Amino acid sequence: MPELPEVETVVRGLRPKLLGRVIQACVTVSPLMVGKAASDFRLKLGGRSFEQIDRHGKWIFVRLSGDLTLAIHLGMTGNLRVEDAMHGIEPHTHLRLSLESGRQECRFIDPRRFGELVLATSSDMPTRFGPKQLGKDALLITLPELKETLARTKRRVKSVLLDQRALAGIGNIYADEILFHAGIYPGARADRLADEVVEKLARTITRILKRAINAGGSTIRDYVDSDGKRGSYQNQHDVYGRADQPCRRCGQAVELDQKIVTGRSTHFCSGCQTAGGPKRRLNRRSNHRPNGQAATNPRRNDR
DNA sequence: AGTTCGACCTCTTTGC
DNA sequence: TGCAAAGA
DNA sequence: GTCGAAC
Repeated sequence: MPELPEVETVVRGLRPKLLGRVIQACVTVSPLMVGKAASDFRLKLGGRSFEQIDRHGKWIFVRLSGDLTLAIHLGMTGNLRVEDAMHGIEPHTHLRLSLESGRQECRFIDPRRFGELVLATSSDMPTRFGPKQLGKDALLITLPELKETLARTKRRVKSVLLDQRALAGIGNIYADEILFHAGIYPGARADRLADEVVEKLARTITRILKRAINAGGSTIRDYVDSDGKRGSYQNQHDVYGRADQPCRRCGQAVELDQKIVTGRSTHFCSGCQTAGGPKRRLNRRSNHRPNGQAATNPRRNDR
């Protein structure tokens, strides 16, 4: 599940491998993946050079010479690599771009095919990736902008964090981790968060995402960067994937809930996270059970 | 306006 | 062990 | 992970 930190890690790995180099040809492109645009890929990619590689939210924008951008979304299982052309081709390789010498190629692999490959000219960009479709990048959004976005919706704060049109880059893992560190109950109404709580949230978004980038992202299952390396931020997760384990801050069992935001599993600590935001520096681990038996949590009702 | 649910895919894990 | 269903 | 239809 590549989210902003994983995508940023991929982009940083790709830059030194691709910038300045030339695409010899588009060797393979799967119509399963791009439909009728397959002919565009075959015809338009060859001969162009890599000028710039950017990221906005979970999207990667590969800027090529001659006003063409290859936009890539990794979906759930998408994966980009630059490897030796002799290297065996894995199943589900949907795009192969041979690089100048022909010794290496850039490959896009995506078993579930939830990813996206899009070719766009600068005039296509605003309609496909404009502010209407993609919110500010989560690492660049300002406090006033975040306040504004949260204030004008009655939605649950977690669903706003997940909304790529509100703010781009956060997915299920980082939404849960961020809300834990900000001390906010995921089901809290966005427009009811006090100013100081929103300020704390803004700082937390930045802090957690940066920490995760420094760790090379989180590898829960499949994710690997462009060098095939796994991330390590999963070792620093406090709630995601820690259901029933004691909260590292208060000792109470981390909860897993499917109702707060439907379709997404939500991990949180009801001892540390409230609809009103952080309580204060808590009585540390007061409820902690060192022997592992989970503290019972009084199931809280949303309000 | 906001939430729920199923769909889109394939591989892996789970459960009887 | 094996296969279907659930999960990611 | 993301979309759109239905409630």
